[in-house]
Amino acid sequence: MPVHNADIAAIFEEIADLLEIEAANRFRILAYRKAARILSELPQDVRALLKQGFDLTQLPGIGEDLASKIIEIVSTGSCSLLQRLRSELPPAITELLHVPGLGPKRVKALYHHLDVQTVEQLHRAARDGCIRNLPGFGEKTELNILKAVEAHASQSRRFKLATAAQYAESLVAYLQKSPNINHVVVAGSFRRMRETVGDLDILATSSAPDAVMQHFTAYDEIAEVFATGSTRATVTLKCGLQVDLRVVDDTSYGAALHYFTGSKAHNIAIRRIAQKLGLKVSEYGVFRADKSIAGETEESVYRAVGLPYISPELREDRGEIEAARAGRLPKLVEMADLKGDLHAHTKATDGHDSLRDMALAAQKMGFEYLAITEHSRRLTIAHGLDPERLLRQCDEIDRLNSELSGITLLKGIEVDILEDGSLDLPDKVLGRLDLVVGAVHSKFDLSRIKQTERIIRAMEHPHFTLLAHPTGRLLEKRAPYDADMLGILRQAKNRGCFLELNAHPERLDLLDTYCQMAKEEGVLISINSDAHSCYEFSNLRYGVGQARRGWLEKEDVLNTRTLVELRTLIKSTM
DNA sequence: GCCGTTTTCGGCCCGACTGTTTTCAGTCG
Repeated sequence: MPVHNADIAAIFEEIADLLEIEAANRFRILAYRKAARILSELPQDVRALLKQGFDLTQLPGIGEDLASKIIEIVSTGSCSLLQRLRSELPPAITELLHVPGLGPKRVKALYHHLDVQTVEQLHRAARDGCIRNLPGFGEKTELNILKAVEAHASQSRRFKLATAAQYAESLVAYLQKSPNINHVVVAGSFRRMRETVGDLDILATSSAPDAVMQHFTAYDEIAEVFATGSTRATVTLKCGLQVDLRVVDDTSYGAALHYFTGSKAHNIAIRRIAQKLGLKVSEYGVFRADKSIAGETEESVYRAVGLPYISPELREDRGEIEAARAGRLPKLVEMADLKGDLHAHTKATDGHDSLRDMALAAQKMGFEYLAITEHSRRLTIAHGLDPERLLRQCDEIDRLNSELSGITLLKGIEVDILEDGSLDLPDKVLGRLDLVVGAVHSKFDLSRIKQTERIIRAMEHPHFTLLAHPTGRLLEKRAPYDADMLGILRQAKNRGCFLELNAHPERLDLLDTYCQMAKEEGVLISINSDAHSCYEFSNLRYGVGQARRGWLEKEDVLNTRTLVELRTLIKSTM
């Protein structure tokens, strides 16, 4: 069985869960969790690294012991520590830890006193009133467990960033109506532009926090209020999204924003640095003894611990603190840097708008150019273009370009990469185009080797320019296909072609960690909308967010180039 | 279990809310 990074991470998470129930040293548990996070975020495949003789203890949070466990898992598919823990505790018990409100202590008590091992048994015990009499439990706790179990299935999902944005914008608009609120901002993973968010973390400043809480909990989209205090409240919206509101004084705004933006790992790293400097960082400020020395702005918090400002998208404890310390922080790409878009469709295939409307909408975005890249004939469901229709569209674009001023349409195609790596249209037709965007739309389940060979072969084609949505994943719907991204990037480098970061909220593909890898390999990334209508160019902001999470700067992005520069870069691939 | 411009041993981030307690444990972010 091939072992992926995610499999190793899952084993370490399960070990951590079981160790928690066993009440093991909490730092030992943290070590397993940190290792799980590092592995799941690692863009390179651990198996491949081991084959190259890479020393795993070079990775942060991985020491001798965990390195040997990783080797054990890669070679045997399992881990003897996990086997032992599983033999001591019932297998499904870690599932109980994921019920909100249940932690290791309560899970352990439920198991020992009531022999509760599964969520179903927990549900029954709560319904039958067996839990209220356990030491440390009571009627309210029992009721909360019952509610949590019943809501568990429907609430555990994450929301796509763009979906969460809709709920966030309405809620922020509502909060801003309160005369007691000074600032209000969405923090958390939303502010870090993560592709999906589990909840919304909203920060407000006010000198009358109780009034703010009252206003907040009266929001008519709220399904249930879980907790309200004078500074913090937790609710669920009717759509199932959890919202945490935190209210602090204006003087703590920066510190609270930093704290509430996270990530948790980044915050911990910052607090450790502060600790070494004899300081204490909390959501209220930076303190020396009891004296506040910073906190009104995020910049002041970073300054107090001797660091420059770090953008939210970088705050994942993936090397940003070291980079900040060394003065090597990237100057991240911004929406305003984009000069065009290299992936869009019209109503000629599965889009909604005409060539002219798309061109005008792109111009409104401030773009110099827009590439029209319809699907090719193989994608019949999208009315893909055959050579004849494509050539007709080329003529139409030529005509339109002679009429338009300030925006240039580029002639392109999103051509299917067939199973054997050949392209879905004849060379002669592809040669007529300004650029050829290649994409995989079928046979997602090829082996890693075959899938990689297929894409690498497609890139060998003399007209190939850009690989669209390079992993094929659809958020919460379809896993990425298995392919060797490093191999693909090196081929792109050799051939002088490019990879896309598809900004569609369901794709956000290339992933952030692969963007970083592309940057290291010197491959330019094109942030494209894949727009099927005039309105979808605004999705580019999510693509830019993802690019920023991937440390990309203006120079690392293909479509920050002017049309003249772009033509030169593209031509060199043909 | 990891890690070292305080350390190869002894540390390891900080605070809010709830419910069951009579001063705090458990959980969460």
